[in-house]
Amino acid sequence: MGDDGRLDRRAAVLAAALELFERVGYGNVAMSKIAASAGVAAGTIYTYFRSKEELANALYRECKLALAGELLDVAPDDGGARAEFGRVWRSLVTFAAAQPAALSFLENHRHDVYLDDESKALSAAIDASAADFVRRGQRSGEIRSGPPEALVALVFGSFVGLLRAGHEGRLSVDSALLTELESTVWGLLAPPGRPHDTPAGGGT
Amino acid sequence: MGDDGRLDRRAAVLAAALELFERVGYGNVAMSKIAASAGVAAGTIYTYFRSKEELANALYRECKLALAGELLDVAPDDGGARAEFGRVWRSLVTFAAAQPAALSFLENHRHDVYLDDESKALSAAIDASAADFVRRGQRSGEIRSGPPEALVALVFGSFVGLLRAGHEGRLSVDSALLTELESTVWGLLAPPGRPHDTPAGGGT
DNA sequence: GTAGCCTGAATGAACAATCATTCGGTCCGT
DNA sequence: ACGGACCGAATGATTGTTCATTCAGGCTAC
Repeated sequence: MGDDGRLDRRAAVLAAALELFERVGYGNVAMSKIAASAGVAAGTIYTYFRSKEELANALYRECKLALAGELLDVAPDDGGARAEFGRVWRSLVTFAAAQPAALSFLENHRHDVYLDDESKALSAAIDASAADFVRRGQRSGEIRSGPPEALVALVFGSFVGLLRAGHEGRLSVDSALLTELESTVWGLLAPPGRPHDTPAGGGT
Repeated sequence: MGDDGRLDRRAAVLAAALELFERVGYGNVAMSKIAASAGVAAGTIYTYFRSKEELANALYRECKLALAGELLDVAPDDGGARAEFGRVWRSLVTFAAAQPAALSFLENHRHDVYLDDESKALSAAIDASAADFVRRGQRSGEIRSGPPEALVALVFGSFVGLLRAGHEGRLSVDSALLTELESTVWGLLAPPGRPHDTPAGGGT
């Protein structure tokens, strides 16, 4: 039986590392456990990654890029900030359903210990584009005033808060609930003092 | 002076553990580092804590109780949900300014690895009382409908998101900014479709 | 076709460093 | 002079990483 699978050993290691890092955190995971979970020998990991630190950085960037890729699928500018926010939120919900471990790894852990400059730069670039979305909306009057980074933190923070509540069993979180809450969270961005309603774009 | 020096060695260990756990995480902190940072010998820690795990649990509960104590200072029911939310939010801001490490330790790390049943029960009790606040507001029509735990997660998540943004240097977060954003976050709880304004209590 | 070589991925025992924890001994308040 | 707080070197387990070795399969020479 011809076994396909040339260099997806690297992918197996990354997948095992994601599962373990997400569950118990970088510092509590031994390389030998990652190797065992990936079905390879301990030394094999070092064929693909120079060190545990580099493995963690590769994983971090892979997850960040996957999330960023999902978000960049939204058409840049179309029907205004309200509609664009709707698409962004839907992307988040989709990603949370498709790759929950990646999101939880990114948002439920502190990465300072191992993050290198390249990873930090990637993270900063993504944050900057999120802040830019808010700035555009502010210029057109569709988004309230205030530090764009603060508004981004509010919105993304509430999304992560929902996921964490689901993760810790405090709340049953599914795509339906998240979709329902979209307009509630939009209230964080909408200019105050006037009612805001459903997004422009209809259903699929 | 009287009997100081007795059990504030325990406090010194807890303080050192908080600082280190918060900065790099449980798994990346050696007991010897905690001891050195607290100014005691390695073995001394075991006079006060049976193990590293128990030390972490004691610290976790201390932080949770400090936060809960701050929040319980708000008078239970006075001028309605809007005013009570204002006091809760102010408590959060106060606590974040007074004990930033405690809040960061609680909210920026995954504690599953070491949390025991008592710690989990304490956490659940605090969450339940937060959900109850929302339920009361829903009954009186001052808070929008929806799963109370979800609304709590949205509000607390956005608060934590702000702190994290400040912590990671994406944003300069001070008490003034947090206070400014109070009414924005209240928008997550206020019933939709009508404008909501400033809290009852005046002041500066 | 096939024997023989060659490359480099894969292995897992071995290694030094570090870990959490222990314990015999010192010190001090009473 | 007694008991417990305190120390810090000792202990054995575990850590991240290395390296001599194995082995599969593609290449060349004939």
